[in-house]
Amino acid sequence: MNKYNKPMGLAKTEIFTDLQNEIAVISKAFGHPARVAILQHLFKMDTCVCGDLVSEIGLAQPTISQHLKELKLLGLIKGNVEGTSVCYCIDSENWTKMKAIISQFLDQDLSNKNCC
Amino acid sequence: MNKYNKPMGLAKTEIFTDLQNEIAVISKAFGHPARVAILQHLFKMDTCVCGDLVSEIGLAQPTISQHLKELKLLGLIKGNVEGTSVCYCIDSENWTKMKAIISQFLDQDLSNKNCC
DNA sequence: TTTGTTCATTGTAATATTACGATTAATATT
DNA sequence: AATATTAATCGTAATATTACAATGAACAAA
Repeated sequence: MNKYNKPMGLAKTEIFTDLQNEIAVISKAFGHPARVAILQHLFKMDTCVCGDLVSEIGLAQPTISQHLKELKLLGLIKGNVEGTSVCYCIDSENWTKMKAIISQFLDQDLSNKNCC
Repeated sequence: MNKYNKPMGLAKTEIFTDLQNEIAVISKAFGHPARVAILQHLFKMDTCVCGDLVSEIGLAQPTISQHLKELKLLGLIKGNVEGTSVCYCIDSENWTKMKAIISQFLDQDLSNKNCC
C-alpha cells in the first residue's frame, strides 16, 4: 500500500454498484481473443472438447489452461475429468444468466441520445 | 523483445480472427466498472452530460478523463467542446453496431451443450 | 489583463494480465 | 513397475491497466 487509500493499479470496485461490477467482470472475461475463441469453439462443437483447444487455437498449453481457469472460475464453462484428459463445455445455465445481464446493459434506450 | 516471437505481456492478436479481436476489444471497454458507470450515466441523462461525471462517479478527474478517452477512441461516445466544458453523449450509431457484434456472440445456440 | 473554470496531458507508482518453460500430478498403457 | 499422455501449477518476463498529482491549454469572466 501507499499514500493513496487504494493501490494505484487496482480498480476501485467498492465505489460502484454490484451490477456495474458484475457487468465489468463478465465483460473482462470476453476481453481477450483467446477466451472468445475458446468459447466459440465450445459452442461450435456438438460434443465436449477434450483438450484439442491447444492445437486449435495456437497458444501454449499453460496459456490455454490459464484462460480456461478464468472462464471456469467465472462459471461460463464446466470441466470434467475423463481419464487423463479433461472435457470442457459451456455452462448453459450460467451463460444464459450472464447473457441477460450484459443484454440488459446493451439494450438501454437510445432515443433522444443524438444530442452532440 | 526477447527470445519469444512476441513479448510476454502482449496478447497475440494476429492468431485470431478479426471478429474475435473485435469482440475482445469492445468487451474490454466494458471491462471496468467506471466505464460501465459512465455509459450508464450517459444513457440515464436525457440531455448530454457536460462534465459532472467526476462528481457523479467519484474518481479523480484525470482518471475519468482517461476512461472517457478510451470510450471515445473506440467510438462508443462522442465529445463536443462547449466553451470551457465538454459535452459527452453516446454515439448511437456505433453503439448499435457494437451491440450487434456482442449480441451475435452471446446468442450462440445452446442446444445440446449440457454434455458435462 | 488577470483570474477562475474545465478538461486534457504528462509523469509515475502500483497492480493486473499475458505468455511460456519447467515441473508436477494424475491417470493410462505397456 | 516403467513409460507415456494430458492438463494443472509454479515461476518468471514483459506489457497493460488503473489511479492520481502536477501541469498545461483553452476559454470565460472580472
